[in-house]
Amino acid sequence: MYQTFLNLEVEKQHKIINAALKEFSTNNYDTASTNKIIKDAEISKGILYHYFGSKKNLYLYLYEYVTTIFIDAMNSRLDLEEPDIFKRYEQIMKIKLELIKQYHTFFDFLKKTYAETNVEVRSKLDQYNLTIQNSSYDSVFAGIDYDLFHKNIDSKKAIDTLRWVTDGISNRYEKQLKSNVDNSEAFNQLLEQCMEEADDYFHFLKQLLYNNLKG
Amino acid sequence: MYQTFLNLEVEKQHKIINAALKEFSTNNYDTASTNKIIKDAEISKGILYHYFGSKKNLYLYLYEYVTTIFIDAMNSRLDLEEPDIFKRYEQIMKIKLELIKQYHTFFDFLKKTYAETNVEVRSKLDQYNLTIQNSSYDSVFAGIDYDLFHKNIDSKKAIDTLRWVTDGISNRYEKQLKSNVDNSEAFNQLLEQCMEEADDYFHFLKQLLYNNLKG
DNA sequence: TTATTAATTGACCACCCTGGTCAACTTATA
DNA sequence: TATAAGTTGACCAGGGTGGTCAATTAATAA
Repeated sequence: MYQTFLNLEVEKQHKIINAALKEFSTNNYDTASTNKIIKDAEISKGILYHYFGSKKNLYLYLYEYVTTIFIDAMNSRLDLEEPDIFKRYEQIMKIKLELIKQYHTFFDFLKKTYAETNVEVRSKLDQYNLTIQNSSYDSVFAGIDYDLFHKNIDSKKAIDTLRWVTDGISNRYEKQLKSNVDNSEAFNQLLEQCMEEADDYFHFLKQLLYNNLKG
Repeated sequence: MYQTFLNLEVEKQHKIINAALKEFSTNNYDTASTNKIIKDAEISKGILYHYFGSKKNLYLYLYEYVTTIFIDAMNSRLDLEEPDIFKRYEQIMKIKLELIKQYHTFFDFLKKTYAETNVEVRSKLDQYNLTIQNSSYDSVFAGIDYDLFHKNIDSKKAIDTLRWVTDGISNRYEKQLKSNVDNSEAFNQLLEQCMEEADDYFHFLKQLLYNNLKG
């Protein structure tokens, strides 16, 4: 299945995948247009259906593809020996942002799939999610030592706060990063700037949550 | 202009406004369907165009309406004498969540307008934003005493953190709240629960940022 | 070279939905 | 009763839909 597509050179595969991710990120399943996808990917209508058979298959292929890429990136690049949750979040953040470099609308697409309501694809998404549930999100935080927080700190609140701050900083840079996906130098510079800012905020929070010191 | 519409009893106005907000919240301007709006609002096609003249006018009317409601709610209900940023955020949060009770997709619609790219409406939105710029967001934080933070605290980072935490808690409850808009009792109970949780988190942060104490 | 297979194109299909109109009808007002 | 205002929904031309398929091109094998 999809063998003809997989025989393509990877650059062409990426071009098609990115075009489809983009269309499905800005529209829900029903209103997303295969015509726009083929136009953006610069391929013919016929060949898209030769590769994927139907719009539904394309959509589900994309979901499995993106999910796999995400899990693999985390599995291969996270250092689970690192017990410091700040350093772990730094790693997660960097991996995520670098995925945007390759797949501009990676997380927009994922976000859209969560909210997708079309019954046909919804059931398939749910079905697929069951098969990956165990191996994904939780394991990203395996091996974290929550006792590093100061004894008087409510660690649940601390973790939530850290997550929200991380998301806040990511969102602050995401728009800029996306508009520079085609300029590798500018992108990397922005990414570095983002990581530095995260480092500043993490230092700020660390002082409060680990050491019981300020400033 | 829109006089016929404004002569309607407010319940009917709200029904039409909510139907339109919903459609424009889940679709961009071009793909949003006036047919779905009239179906949801239970009015005829002709009368919608009699009220608003065109889809574009309806959209822009909605934007001005929502913006005005938001600014008015803040102006009338915020206590600008309150210098504590935590208490101010508590007020803001409550006002926002109660707006959802009346207008389910209030902030989803606003969020969509930020990202709207249709050139015709985009320029009109930008044009209108210029006229309200001064009177809106900044004034929500007028009179806050930033010296309440402990002297070693970077107040910019503290403010950002507080905003992200507030948003995080709101988002945690938003989905539930929306699914209970028709059950006033359940909605109010959820809202209270949300405010209590916010209070917990604010207490947690306050200990860290104001007193230099933990727990 | 030729024969066979695989990859690729894009015009074409029947169908559905679009924003907007307007003659006809109902309701309110004078 | 006469006039005006409010409201309906069938209808329009235009455009976009997912998907097909005969025809063409490119790659492979003999």
